[in-house]
Amino acid sequence: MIADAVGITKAAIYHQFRTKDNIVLAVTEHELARLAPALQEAETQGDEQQARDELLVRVIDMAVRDRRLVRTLQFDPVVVRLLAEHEPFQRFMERLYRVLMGDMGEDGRIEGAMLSGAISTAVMHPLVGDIDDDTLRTKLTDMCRRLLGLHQAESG
Amino acid sequence: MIADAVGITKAAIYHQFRTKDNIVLAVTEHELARLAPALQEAETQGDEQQARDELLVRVIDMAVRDRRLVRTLQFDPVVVRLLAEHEPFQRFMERLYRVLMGDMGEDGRIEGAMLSGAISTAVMHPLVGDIDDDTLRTKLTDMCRRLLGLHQAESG
Amino acid sequence: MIADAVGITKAAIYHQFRTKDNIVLAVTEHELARLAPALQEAETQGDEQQARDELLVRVIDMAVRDRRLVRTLQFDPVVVRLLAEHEPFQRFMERLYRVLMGDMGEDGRIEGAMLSGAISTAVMHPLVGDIDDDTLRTKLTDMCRRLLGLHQAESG
Amino acid sequence: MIADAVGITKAAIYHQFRTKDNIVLAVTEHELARLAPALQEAETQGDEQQARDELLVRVIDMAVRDRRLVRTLQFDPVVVRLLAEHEPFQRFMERLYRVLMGDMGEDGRIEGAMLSGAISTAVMHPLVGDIDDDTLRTKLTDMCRRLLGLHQAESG
DNA sequence: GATGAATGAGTGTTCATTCAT
DNA sequence: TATGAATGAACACTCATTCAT
Repeated sequence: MIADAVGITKAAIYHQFRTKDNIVLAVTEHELARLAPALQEAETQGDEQQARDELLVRVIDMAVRDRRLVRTLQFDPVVVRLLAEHEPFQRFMERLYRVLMGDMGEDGRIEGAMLSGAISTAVMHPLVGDIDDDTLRTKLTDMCRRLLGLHQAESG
Repeated sequence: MIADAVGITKAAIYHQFRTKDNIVLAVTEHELARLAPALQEAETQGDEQQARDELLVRVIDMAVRDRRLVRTLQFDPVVVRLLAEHEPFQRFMERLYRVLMGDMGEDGRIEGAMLSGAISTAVMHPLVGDIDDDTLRTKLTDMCRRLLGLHQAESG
Repeated sequence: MIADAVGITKAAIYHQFRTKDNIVLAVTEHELARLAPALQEAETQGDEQQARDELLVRVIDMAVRDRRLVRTLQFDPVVVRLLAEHEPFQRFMERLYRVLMGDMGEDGRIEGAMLSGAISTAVMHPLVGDIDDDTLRTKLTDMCRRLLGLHQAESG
Repeated sequence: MIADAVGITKAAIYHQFRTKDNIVLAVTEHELARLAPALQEAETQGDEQQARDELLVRVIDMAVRDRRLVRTLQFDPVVVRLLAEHEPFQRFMERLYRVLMGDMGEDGRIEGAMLSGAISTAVMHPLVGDIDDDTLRTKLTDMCRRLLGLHQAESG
């Protein structure tokens, strides 16, 4: 499917990536890299509230922009299993959750799962397909702030 | 896999259900039927707050109890696509969302998607696998109430 | 290739055998079963010389009759590796060698390898392809007897 | 695999050898060339017994030293088929067999095949992998002499 | 003389589905 | 009602080979 979609042969893909897993990991890493600076800043900053909110905005922005990618990353069972076993990815997600959730102890895992589930399901839901990006982004940000107790922050 | 799990031949299943899609739809309908009474009551009742909360509790209860089913229904891409194209299922979900969200207009779809995504992702998340049902149920209910603005309700 | 040769679909083969390995093992077991009675008799018998010789004759007979099978079993690298890791097969071959070699200690392994190599290479060699079965059988038996020091035996 | 082992690109190899077959033939010819002088000497010499034995020793020596090469040449089905169709190789092998077997007529082909099969199978057999070169060489030489009726010869 | 990118044809395997019995 | 056998289409992956640079 990937080969057909890209319009080249399967073998050509296997010339670039040794495994299908490698393709998935490469794409994932490439995407997460875009989130890394904001995460690092949020981790090192004192004024937590605002850094968390900025990170949240960026996460939502990415999810809305690349709806299809999010769908695959969060919903393709093969991909999900692969990422679940890929340590670097897991470490990154834990860092992300810890900042977003404000270090809530072990229950943070539940909240983290809910948050990412809420966002990714929303952007890929068929009923949401025709909603424009701005509306979706605004709505999502509002809801997530509510979920995280980030009421006071103002978005740009 | 289905045939093996049930202890019957594949061909026997195809005798009952003409398609794999039919199996999925049958199971889904059977599950949703358990939610139907609570939904109907909530729709016809005046005291909305409490009815919404009761429905929410019931939804979460079902999701926690049948984690595996939820995973399949929400995460198998084939199943997801199938249900997205099955009108009766979509109508039911819209009714459900409308009640839970309190008739929020077209944005209700976003919130509905977020809510169901949050719940289903949480119950199936690998990091959440070892949390016991009661803790999970409580936590989920709290979070969802926050999301829905149902702060004052008390669960039975 | 197998499917094409048999004239059915690949999937039909996979309905009968869960793995390609299973096909190989099934064929191998079926062939070796034909050797089992002679081997058992030779193991339990007192007059070793004659029993060994009878077993040898039978082995050669099988190799000559099923030249193509022998080629695959001894020369297809995948098959060779598979059988090398299949304990029952290894046990059977060790029993076979022990009887044929007359329990020669650890050097028996070398002689065993040489014997089976000599037989299987001879029957499948391109230069030997057009030699008729009887001539080949006689010649092979003579040579193997020489190799094993079974000079006195007379073949039927 | 070849390219990796040599530390060069596949394309570079295809620049030197137009086909994989050409590589195989080149390697084979290069190896057999090492046997050519001894063969020629044996062919032209009067004292056949000793020349035959010396040739045998040389063949065994080569087989033991380059076990891996022998394995490939005799056991890779593609290579086997290729060599079987390559006239120069066949002519060389026939010359070799004729000397070793002492010009036994057309049956010499059978013995030749047996001999080469015995040697090559022995050196590459998994059970023989851990036997040291000297022991293996001695044992093999003994057995082959027996097979060829070269009892009286002494090796250098 | 060497390289990276690409390809066609295959291989082992799974899956949803059909059909004769 | 149920079964065993079969199938087409896909998928992850390999291999010998080609070609523009």
